[in-house]
Amino acid sequence: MAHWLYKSEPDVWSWDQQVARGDAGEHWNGVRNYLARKHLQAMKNGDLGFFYHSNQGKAIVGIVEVIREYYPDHTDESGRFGMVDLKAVRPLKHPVTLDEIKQEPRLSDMILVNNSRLSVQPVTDEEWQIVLELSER
DNA sequence: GCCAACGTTGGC
DNA sequence: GCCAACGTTGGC
Repeated sequence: MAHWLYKSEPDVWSWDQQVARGDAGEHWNGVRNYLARKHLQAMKNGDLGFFYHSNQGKAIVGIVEVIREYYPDHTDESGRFGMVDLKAVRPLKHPVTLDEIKQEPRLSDMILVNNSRLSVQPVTDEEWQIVLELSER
């Protein structure tokens, strides 16, 4: 199973709002970047991902699951971009902050550290496990 | 609020 | 098809 990381400004869409949708989930729209689109297209139902708060918080706060695979984003007038549906699975016991990730040498290759502007990112199995470890401290 | 980094657009 | 200009993102 592949792992992902989704960035959201909590002002626009927060973890609490995602949780409030329950098992019905919510579509992850608004992606207008081809690399991010490529990742969305690669997602499979059941794939898990981290939910990251950018700007405010700057931390991974929860885990989400893909519940609907790539389909057109009707808010995109150009018709070029699509989206997936995500539901909240569980919050992390402790949020893992960007600072903590930067201080962990084993996470120095995370895209979050090296290309902070990409809004949908793949996460390796190893990175996934390390972040989970950090969240259990 | 600033600004560096980066992706996209559009003129040539 | 190149590349300058521009807009956006997101950390600080």
